[in-house]
Amino acid sequence: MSGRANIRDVADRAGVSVKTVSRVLNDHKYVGALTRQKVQAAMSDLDFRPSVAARILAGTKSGQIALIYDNHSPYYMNRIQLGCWQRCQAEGLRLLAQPVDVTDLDIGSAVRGLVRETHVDGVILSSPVTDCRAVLEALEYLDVPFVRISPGCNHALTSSVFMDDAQAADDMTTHLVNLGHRRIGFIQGHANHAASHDRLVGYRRGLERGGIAVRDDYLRAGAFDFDSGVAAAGALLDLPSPPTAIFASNDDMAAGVLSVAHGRGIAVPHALSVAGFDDTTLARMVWPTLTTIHQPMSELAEAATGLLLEGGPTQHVRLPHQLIIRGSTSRPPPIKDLQ
Amino acid sequence: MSGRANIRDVADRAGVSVKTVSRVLNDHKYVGALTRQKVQAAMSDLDFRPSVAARILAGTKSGQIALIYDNHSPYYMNRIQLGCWQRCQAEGLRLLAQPVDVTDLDIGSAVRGLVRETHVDGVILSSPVTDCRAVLEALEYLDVPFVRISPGCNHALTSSVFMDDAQAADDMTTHLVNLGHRRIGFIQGHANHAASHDRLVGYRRGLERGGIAVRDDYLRAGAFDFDSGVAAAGALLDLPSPPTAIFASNDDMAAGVLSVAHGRGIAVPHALSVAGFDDTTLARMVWPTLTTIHQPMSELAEAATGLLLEGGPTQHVRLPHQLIIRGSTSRPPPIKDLQ
DNA sequence: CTGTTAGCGCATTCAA
DNA sequence: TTGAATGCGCTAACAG
Repeated sequence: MSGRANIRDVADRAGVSVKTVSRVLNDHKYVGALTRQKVQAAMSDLDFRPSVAARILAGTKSGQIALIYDNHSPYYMNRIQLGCWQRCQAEGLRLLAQPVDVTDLDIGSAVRGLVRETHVDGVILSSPVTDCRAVLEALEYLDVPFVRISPGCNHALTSSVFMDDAQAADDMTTHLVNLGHRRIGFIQGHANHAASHDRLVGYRRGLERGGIAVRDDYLRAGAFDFDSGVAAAGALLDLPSPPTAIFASNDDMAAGVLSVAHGRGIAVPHALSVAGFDDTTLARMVWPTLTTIHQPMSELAEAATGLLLEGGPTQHVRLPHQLIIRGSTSRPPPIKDLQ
Repeated sequence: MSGRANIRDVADRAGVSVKTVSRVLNDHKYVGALTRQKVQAAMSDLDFRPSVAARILAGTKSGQIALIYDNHSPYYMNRIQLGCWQRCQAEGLRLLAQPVDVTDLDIGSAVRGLVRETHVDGVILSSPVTDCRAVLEALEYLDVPFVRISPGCNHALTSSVFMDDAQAADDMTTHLVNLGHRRIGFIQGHANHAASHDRLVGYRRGLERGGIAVRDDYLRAGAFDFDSGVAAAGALLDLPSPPTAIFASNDDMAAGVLSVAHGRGIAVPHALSVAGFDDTTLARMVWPTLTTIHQPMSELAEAATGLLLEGGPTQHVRLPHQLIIRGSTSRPPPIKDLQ
């Protein structure tokens, strides 16, 4: 029969007014200790659950925040969602994870609809939605606070959390150079993602520091997915003078590279070094020796949620990356490959 | 300035009553064609977005459904969420994807809270939440319609969608037997999941039909994750008489097996056949020749959502599986391994 | 086919 | 420290 006790029922049972129950619910001060106890007892007796809908309608905050994303990597989104959820859980908030299509011309309208319909208190954007002009405009127009995870550029008005993609790619490239490689191929990420650009920048920088010229034929476009890694690896290895190392802009594509190498009977890491980026669990699965970059995805998401909730001044928080070297440290440099 | 037009504003602008606007909003019949057009024009002029909160409070349906899950496979949940979202999108519903912890003793309370607070119209449960008694009791107590994806047992009161796990495992085992294998190891899934049991049943059945006795030392416990696949593979391959084929209950564990095989210099599939289950993209990534079972995950999710929405009589829908054989068909049977 | 009225469950003015 | 009244934006009876 029960299953629908409302605030008035609680008030009656506790012998107080509705307003007092509301105060207890919202953790207000100025509530007598005894009164609070009575109310809490009544709430648990009745298994009272405050209706979010009613709270939204009557109040100013909904206790809901949205995570808007359009990322096709299951690993990545899994970690991002996890980080946001953990923080929301801790704060008693509801997270609305909402996928969108950044190529949709109506995405601005979609986001306006989402925010207005659900009354979310804030929004978290993950790459590449972070750099979708229509979305940013919609959120600013609606005056909703939002935080961006790994955005493409700084934004004076809103906070963001990110890692230093360029530096990480630089580190990896330098690592490969230090192993003795002189012919290092690079597979770019999806053009939609700002990180793709930054990682390329880091690759170039690493080569330059190593005194190695950037060769255009060693640069291949990819899309952060396995198949594009396969295609790019095929093209690179078909070159008259193929690279001795391939640095893919994420682990999915690195997996594609490894797959091609295996198919052609090329021993990794002895005949070909393969490096990835992101340290998804995929890295370990595909090849125990895959060297990769640890991107702290759930930590980024958690930090972003935290920034959104504290609602302080605009902050840009950088979290550290880490080079994960598995096995290939002991690899002898490919002397024979020196040009 | 705008960004907050309500139903009354629309009514005023269209020169009709709020009720009429409400009718248009809810796609009611008995609205004059002209009137409807005027209202729609007013709505789009004002960029009107009906507040879900208000609709929930006033009406009987919320237009929201919840997907409750506790599955640690990013691939799997990605597909399940995708399927549910697609169907919801098509129907104009909001999906609340909510992770839970099935080992939490208070999970019943958590689910009651979720349903009561959000007023969801229905719930989709994915394995292993499908078999969590506390959750089922909570939903029945609240009288919320729900549909289960891959439940452990039939339930007279609620609909479900599933595949025939036992038959699929049987097919795979038979396939291995037909390849000539007589020593086939099996790695079970997580004990929480009903599918783990069914797949083991299928394995036994396949062996029996092939006239092969089940050996306890060829059965290893796993947890559907990469690491447990590694551990189980290690144990199996350390046996005095190791299996010539290993059938892992899902692709993540199969990836672990492949990783171990590679680490030990065991050629797959020539010296060891490895079979997986689920056909996550991981299968192709790890090893192009991994034979696996295609579980139609997003289709299951979509079908489940559909069943929930049509709200008809209890139905139990089985979707077909498919044996995905990659490369190992041409593998010569391991004659030398016959006992 | 259309309009009027009365709440849904809660937070939020104001008073006491 | 507490309580009474008002309304958030919408739908659901009931009229017309």
